[in-house]
Amino acid sequence: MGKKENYIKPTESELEILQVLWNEGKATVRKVHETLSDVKDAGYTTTLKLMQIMHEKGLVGRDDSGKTHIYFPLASKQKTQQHLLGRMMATLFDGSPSQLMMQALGDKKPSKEEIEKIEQLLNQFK
Amino acid sequence: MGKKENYIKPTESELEILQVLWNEGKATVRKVHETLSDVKDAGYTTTLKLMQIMHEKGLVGRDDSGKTHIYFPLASKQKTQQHLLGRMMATLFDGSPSQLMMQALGDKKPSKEEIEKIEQLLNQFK
DNA sequence: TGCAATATACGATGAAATTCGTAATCAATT
DNA sequence: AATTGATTACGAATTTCATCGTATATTGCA
Repeated sequence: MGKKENYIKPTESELEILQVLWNEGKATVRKVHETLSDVKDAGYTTTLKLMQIMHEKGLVGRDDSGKTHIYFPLASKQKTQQHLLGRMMATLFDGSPSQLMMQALGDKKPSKEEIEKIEQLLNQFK
Repeated sequence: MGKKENYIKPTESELEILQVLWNEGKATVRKVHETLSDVKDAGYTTTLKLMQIMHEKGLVGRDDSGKTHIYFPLASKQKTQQHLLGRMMATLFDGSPSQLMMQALGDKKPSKEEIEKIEQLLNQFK
């Protein structure tokens, strides 16, 4: 049996859109577009097209009973994080969480809360 | 003054090649290609072309004094890790190292050594 | 009803990434 | 020197992504 690989990897732009949907829960194209327009400079129909493609791919669902379609994420934030980070850890960090952590913390000092949370996390593994 | 952005983001395929070069230090196209062929299925000239492009971009250097060119990484592993992980942490993990760590450790239990290394790392921040 | 505003659908374009076929070059050995 | 084998160079085809213009449809309201 070969590995089943039915995970659909979102592109950069698709990730930006998923961000918004994860935050909002659900949103119209216009809402997504306006939220994104703070940080990105693309036409309305560009965002529309992307979301339509994401719908075809199964990354998002939509309620198109009304005139204005309402989109919501199908790809879960957790699963997406896991896949992308997992892949990066494998290819770029030799599969080693500590190497990953080293770079994640990097030069910037993490907050006291962050440190505590990570320690709690570590304690679960003992 | 705007930010200087002279970082060149390697593509997926380019990262695979950089992996090999980081491991080997330096290597011929054939060596890279054969190492990669375990995990990837592309023709020799494909790898060659990619490495030539990487050379143009400045991602790798090469010694072409002999007939067979010898390539070596110019992009440092550390810097590359930092850039790519930093971007991912910002866009996908709300900039939070602990969220990142949560997924990195995920369901699979890290080894005792890994845990200790991370703890040491944390201690440096206190 | 018909006009204005707002949506979606569709197709086309352009750029970047990936792939590979073929030609040209070089080296070693007969 | 001529053949063989391995290499690089070059160009082109293909795919994927991102972008947007235009057409079409729907809604609300004058």
